[in-house]
Amino acid sequence: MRIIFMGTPDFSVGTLEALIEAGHEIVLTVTQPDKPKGRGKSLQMPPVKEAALSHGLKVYQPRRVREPECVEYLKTFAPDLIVVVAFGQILPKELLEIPKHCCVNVHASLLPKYRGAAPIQWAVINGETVSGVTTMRMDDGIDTGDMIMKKEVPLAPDETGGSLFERLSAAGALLCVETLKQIEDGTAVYTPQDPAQATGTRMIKKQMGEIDFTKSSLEIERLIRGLNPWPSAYTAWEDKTLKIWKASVIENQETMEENILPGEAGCVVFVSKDKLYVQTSKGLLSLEEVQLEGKKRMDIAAFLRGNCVKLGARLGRV
RNA sequence: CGCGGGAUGGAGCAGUCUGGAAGCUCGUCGGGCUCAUAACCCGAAGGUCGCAGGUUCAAAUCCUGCUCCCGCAA
Repeated sequence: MRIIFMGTPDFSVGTLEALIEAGHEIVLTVTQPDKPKGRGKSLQMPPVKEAALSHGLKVYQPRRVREPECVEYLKTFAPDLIVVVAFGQILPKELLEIPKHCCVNVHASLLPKYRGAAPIQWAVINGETVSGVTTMRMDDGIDTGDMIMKKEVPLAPDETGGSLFERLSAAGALLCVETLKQIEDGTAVYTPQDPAQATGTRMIKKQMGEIDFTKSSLEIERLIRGLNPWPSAYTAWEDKTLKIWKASVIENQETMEENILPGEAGCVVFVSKDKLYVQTSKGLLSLEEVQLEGKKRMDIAAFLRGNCVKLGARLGRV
């Protein structure tokens, strides 16, 4: 089929390549404009653009797809289908009506749960045991279209935002190819979403990574996993940012040594040469992999060798 | 030219301002102690101090250029 592909981050690349593999004709790739990124603010192309160029595909980077001239431009390609995967802009109704069949979206959750911007991280943060990907026929709401296919993906106990991202990306690519097959031979079934079950997600902001030790160890540990590798959970130590890459919940306080001093939330209550426990509102949190501002990430034993952390020291901004 | 931190035996750090013997906490190896140990004691190996120039009697340290890593910001 003649397909216009719209997507931006790594998550979309797998689907793009799967479509090419499946023999579809990608007549145009639409992605967000290059943006200044990284140190030095050099202009960097989105992953989808890189992939598209390496496959010799035509790339289009409108500042806003809402603009009429953009819609007109897309029309000239007369696509059978538009496939949208994590594109990052809301498509206007006129654009949704361009393709012969419809616009298909691959969403990284089991709709109607986790509609919106950051379903992957939120699934981890909320401690879901199962998530997945859903393909749907887009309508003018945000992730409200009729569902076509779903694929469940169980979450591992140590699942991180990054690991789930990869697995859902791969699952989404396969599902998308199958979905197109169904659309092509007319066997696709369109199931409306049950609005009563719908939940949305807030966008992830960097500031959300600041650890609040007055929450429970369990919640904090999930936050750390959900925000790994981006934007990462962090706290402060001696006025410097300390990212926490990995931590675990210590539940059985009775099994611990007697030299654990109960402290306020955020206080270091136990330090040995390879362990560091922090008090939370419920239970303790064992920091296992950290990164101090300007330093590489390292396991807690390495961190403790070079930094003298005292019992009772307080983490977080005061 | 967006702002900033960093590169020192295998790991993490100090030392750099105020040039003048390579240090700390660990790890590794050998030995000892112990019923025993990831504990303790004794000893040993292991470093072109990121790279290249320069200043100096003398540079990890001062000057110049470069490479790599990272935090912020977007």
